[in-house]
Amino acid sequence: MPSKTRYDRSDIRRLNAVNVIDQLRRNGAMSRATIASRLGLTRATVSNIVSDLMDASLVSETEYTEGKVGRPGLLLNLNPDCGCMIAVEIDLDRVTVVVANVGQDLLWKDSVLVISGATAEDTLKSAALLVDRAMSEGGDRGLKCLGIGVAWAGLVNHESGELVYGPTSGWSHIPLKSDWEARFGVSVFVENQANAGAIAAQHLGVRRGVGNLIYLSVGLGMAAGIFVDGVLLRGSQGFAGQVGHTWYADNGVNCSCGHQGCWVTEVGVLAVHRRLLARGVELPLGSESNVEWLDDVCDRAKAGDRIILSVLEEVGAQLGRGLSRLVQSFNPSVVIVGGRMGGVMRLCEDSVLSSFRASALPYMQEEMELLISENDADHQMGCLATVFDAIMQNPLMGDGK
Amino acid sequence: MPSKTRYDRSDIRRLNAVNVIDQLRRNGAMSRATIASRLGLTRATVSNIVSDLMDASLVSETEYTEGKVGRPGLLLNLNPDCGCMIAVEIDLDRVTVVVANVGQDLLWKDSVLVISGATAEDTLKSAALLVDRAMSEGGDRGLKCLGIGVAWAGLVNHESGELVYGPTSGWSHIPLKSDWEARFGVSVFVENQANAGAIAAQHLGVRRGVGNLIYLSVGLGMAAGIFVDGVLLRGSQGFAGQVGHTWYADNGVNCSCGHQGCWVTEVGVLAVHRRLLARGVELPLGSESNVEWLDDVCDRAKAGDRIILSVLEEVGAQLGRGLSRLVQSFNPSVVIVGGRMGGVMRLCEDSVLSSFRASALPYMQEEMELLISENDADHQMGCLATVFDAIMQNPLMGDGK
DNA sequence: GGTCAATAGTTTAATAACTAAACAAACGTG
DNA sequence: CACGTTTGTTTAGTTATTAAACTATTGACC
Repeated sequence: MPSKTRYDRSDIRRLNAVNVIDQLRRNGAMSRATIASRLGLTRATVSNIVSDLMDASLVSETEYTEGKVGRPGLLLNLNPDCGCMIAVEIDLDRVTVVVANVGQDLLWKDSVLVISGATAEDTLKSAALLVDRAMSEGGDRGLKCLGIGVAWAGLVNHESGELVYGPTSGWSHIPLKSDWEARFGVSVFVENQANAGAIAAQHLGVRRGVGNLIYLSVGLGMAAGIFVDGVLLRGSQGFAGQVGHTWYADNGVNCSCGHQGCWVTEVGVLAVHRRLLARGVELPLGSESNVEWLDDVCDRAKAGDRIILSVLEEVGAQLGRGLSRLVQSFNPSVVIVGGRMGGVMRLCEDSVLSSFRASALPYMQEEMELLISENDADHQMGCLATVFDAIMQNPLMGDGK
Repeated sequence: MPSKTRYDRSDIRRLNAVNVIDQLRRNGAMSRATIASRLGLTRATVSNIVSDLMDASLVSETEYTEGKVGRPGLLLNLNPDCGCMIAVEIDLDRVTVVVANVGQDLLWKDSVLVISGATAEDTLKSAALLVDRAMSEGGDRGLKCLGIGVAWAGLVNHESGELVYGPTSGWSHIPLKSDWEARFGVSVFVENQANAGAIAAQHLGVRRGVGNLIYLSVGLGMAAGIFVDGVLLRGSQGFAGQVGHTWYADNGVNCSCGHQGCWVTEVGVLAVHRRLLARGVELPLGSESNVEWLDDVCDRAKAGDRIILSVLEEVGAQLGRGLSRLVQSFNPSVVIVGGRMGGVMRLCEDSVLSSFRASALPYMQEEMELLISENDADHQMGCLATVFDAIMQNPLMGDGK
């Protein structure tokens, strides 16, 4: 098995430190002894590592005696206030910025709408203004900014931190990471929107820690974030998971990517829009370029609008059938459907599920769960987790490379 | 990033030993100094590790002075004759067994045809007889058998070593690993057929060492073996890559898996068979259950048979379009089409390529290669590599767990 | 109240595997 | 023939681990 990395003593120390932090993040407060037994290390080793982590003020401790036999112990905790992190979600119709401390407590949040057809320059300019305010919000609380995480819709090169191409927005080659690192003076981590959702689900969601997980982000655009054995799948250029613009339907409608009958044109927000119009449902003017109307449609469906519900069921069936292809390729144990369409897809969950069940091989379904997430903040939480990960990859070395 | 493993001193030693062996396998003979600089270790460390590997007789050395300045060096080599390995490919219509030494030199090979509809029991019985002969062939050469690798078509559980379900053969829950380990007294590694092909391509093929690679095995059945960042993708149950039985065509024909319009029914051997019949091409009686006729068809196409060529082009176009879905999901740098259909697909390579080019996002294609392999022995070589890998995972500990 | 078991953290000595640096050997070059 | 180059070995020093002993505190039980 090709393991390209070089291993030496300091690597072991670093990996063990990362493992300790990971334990604390997953399980909350723990004693040194518990961590030691979980990781198969001696108590002495954990003590050693922890003392370094406390020097770096990443970890704090409190004494406890309650509910325990024997000597009072010292519970360890990640120090939530050793800094703050900023998440920026650049969606196709709005930009959202969030500030949180290392303990993932939300400190501030704001967003601006982006008008349809806005240039990348204009969009990034208003995003940067929001980030400016976010930085000072963090500073006001005495928290140093440790990094900025960006979730972006499209083909993102995580290494170089640029948007290579947005199949829906049409933008190409926007070098965000280098620009913003120069401007804000902190590390910037750019991630695909769906990847960010997957990271949130894997690190913080109800099924956290699951190694093989697919997060399908469905909105105006559509992509999947995929975890394989606990590692995010990127592929050779970092574009893995672009399942929205894969061929799906014969004689399909034209898609913004230039092809016809893409999966996203059959199950994305625009597919709902198109089918509603075809059924004679009235929608606001200019609604084909935003998703504001979706909330209204959602409410009407909840109120029992038969036409809307049947449209949703049609779309849900297409979603379920397409999901079976993903599942048979990746054999995950959890699939989560999220993004703007998460809320409406909840209304036709049965249709998604039954269509999926009918299309996939039975053995593949036995140990698999299909969930639909209504949580709007998935992508932003994923960005925070990205920054956190990057910092914690080198906990003893400073700012995470 | 969750790294579940526990790391300690002996892990470093083991990982470094694995890296040394990996270097030797990839690059052939090397000096200690070269290995050291490639791996970023000191010459002293490499010497230390190598001396252990030589004690275990896994590595041998020879002096060399030619073409070099300075002191004569000692070239290191994997010792090809420290044992032998057996590969067994259980295809839908025949069983092939191969014996090779650790240096991957072919020592012996034989195969038996399996009649259509044979039970798993009968098939395995004749396979076991071949393995018996293979064991004695290795023994005659003074080589201890280090392990048996099996490539099997269907949903294979690599851990337990059983065939959970064969969508094409219809077999289910066949516990091969435990049976054969008891019978033959050596480790048995069971792998999906496509995975074996992918392992062969990644370890031994023309693009060896490529981290993100897809090997699509097309024959009577169809599946993909997928490497992600140098690691074989298995998924939560080990069934990843079952792309053959994913929904592909509206109003498609019935498939052995119970669904309709699977990808394999449009591009597999049976798809060619069906389309040839529809065009009035004569085929031998009973040919729908074997692939013997394919060689003849291939020859006639090479001779310029227009009807056959146009059928192949139709099938190739379906192959190319489906491949674009795979590529956008995984973003690999190399895609290899292999298996029994490899040979015929070579004859319509242009059609596969142009259909693929037209369906995939341009940015995904830029740094990607699409190759078609005619090599019939891919799967068997992959089995050998599996055994080799397993042995070399614990080079200093004996027989690889 | 005394003893004991359980739990948690620290200290100590031993050990494994690394690095840095010096050393030794052999060869080609000018 | 001196010198630089390359390769492998030896030596001393460093680091992070383990094993085992030690300290400390509490609840349970007699």
